[in-house]
Amino acid sequence: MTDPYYVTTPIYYVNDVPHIGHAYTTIAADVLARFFRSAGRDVRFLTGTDEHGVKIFKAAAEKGKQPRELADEVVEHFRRLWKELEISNDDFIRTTEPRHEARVREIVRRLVERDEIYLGKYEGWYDEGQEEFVTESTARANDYKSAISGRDLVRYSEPSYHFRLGKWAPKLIEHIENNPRFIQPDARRNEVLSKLRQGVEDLCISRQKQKLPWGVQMPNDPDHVVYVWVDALSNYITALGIPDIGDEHDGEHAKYWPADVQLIGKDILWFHAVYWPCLLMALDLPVPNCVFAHGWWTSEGRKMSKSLGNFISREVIAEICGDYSVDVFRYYLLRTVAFGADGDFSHEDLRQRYNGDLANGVGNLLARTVNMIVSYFDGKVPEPGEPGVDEREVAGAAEDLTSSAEQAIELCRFHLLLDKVNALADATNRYIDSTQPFKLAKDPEQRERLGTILYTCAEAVRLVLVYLQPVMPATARRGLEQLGATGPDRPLAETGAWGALAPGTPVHKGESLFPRKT
RNA sequence: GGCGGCGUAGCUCAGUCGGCAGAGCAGGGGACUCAUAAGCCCCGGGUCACUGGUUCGAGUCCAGUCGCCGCCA
Repeated sequence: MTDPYYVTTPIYYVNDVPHIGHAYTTIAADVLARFFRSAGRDVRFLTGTDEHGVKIFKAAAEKGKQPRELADEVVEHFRRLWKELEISNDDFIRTTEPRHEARVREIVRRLVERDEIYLGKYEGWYDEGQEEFVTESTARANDYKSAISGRDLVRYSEPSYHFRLGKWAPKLIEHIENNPRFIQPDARRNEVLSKLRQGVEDLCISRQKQKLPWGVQMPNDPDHVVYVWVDALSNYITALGIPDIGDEHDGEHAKYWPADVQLIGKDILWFHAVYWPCLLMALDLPVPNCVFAHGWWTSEGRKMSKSLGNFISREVIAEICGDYSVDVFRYYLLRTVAFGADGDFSHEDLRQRYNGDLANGVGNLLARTVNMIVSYFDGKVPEPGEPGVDEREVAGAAEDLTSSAEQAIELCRFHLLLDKVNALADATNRYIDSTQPFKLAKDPEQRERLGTILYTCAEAVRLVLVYLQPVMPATARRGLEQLGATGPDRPLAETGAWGALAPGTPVHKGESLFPRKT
């Protein structure tokens, strides 16, 4: 009935503990999910964890644990962080879950059946000390020696299954050319296209079980285990109950596929922009509408590193959220840098952003508006008269926001939306200074005019808060409560339009939304 | 080495079809007071990296140079 909307984050590898990069992707996805929910779309938002692989197996062994045990522990760090950051995911998939593993086997089975997979030979570099495969580019970068032990890498060859990636490449190129939105931003799209045009080889999708003991066994060959690509990438559909395998999840959420947008970091673009769509084409499934690769964060001007002490871990995020709030952290990440570009996180920049945009801008506007309505209209939103020229600038800023918000979000232009939100708050602050309601209040003859002005202010702040809501859910709600504008959930088509605030609505002063930081 | 992108005010960046260089922040000054000493108003000659070209006119188009970055080899 309603229009489905499906957004995904990558599944995060449990070898790593969560940091700002994970938080960034997931917050962005959450904002998309919240926005489109409020717009009345039927939203599904998926995140999860990638739990197979040699690294996990070894890390667990070192700690004397079973891989699954280790994963169970690490996954909690992610779950807890998502909870702390107000992430509203509808599902959380782990690659070690039966619903996923069984579907991975089915996917492989289908690929074999369609002759999309054949037994070939894997050749590559292997680090014997680390018991890890090393890609050609990494090997070259390290002069064909182990990055850890310095020992020579060994040339390794073993039978393995290959996916006919090359066969699908021309079709993919065509698709990318015809669908500019498929890979975003454009610079990334160009990179993928030019690399594709240089030609691609088939993709090795299995490893021998003895080398990769922790993974999904190939259904057609007990000596082989599914390598990361098919295992991890397929989570986006297995979580929806695709394909059918005869369990209770079959087709459960199949209506959400294809995904509207799949958010990823730029480091995993190639896999998502090439391997994944080709696998889908081979399975005769539609490819996602958009794969959006965002940038990376540096911290205090330098690459994040634990030794430099600028690493933004889950603990540091918790500190920042404690100093400000979760919502402010979310706001900062999305406001400071255009989604897709790299950004730098700095405490000083955060403080300035906070004071400038939020405390002095939105927060102060709400405070002065509510205060005047309380003082001059007994705390009830006044009836507006006919708007005049003074109202034009505010109305224009509001129109600009309401008319472009959905498209900005659709294209993941979070900073643009926030920019327009701030522009409306700024226009309204200027409006108060130019119309001087606090002076008109002294003149009983100006009662109607005063009402128009304060209604205009209240309505403008309300819109500011409504459009801030997907990014700052809890804070926006507190602000809306002060305006008496909470009520039962109504679609954005109503709440997001000028005039939804009913005259007579009681307002009340509350705590500062954003107390100024010194 | 190949392909692509970028280089604009102290900082971060906008500049669509070529038509008198912009915003935010920071900094300086001012008038006010509803408000979180917040808000508002005023103050920006910056070789638009460099060189050459096309054009009546180039930040914008073309060629080259330098620097930075990305992808690939």
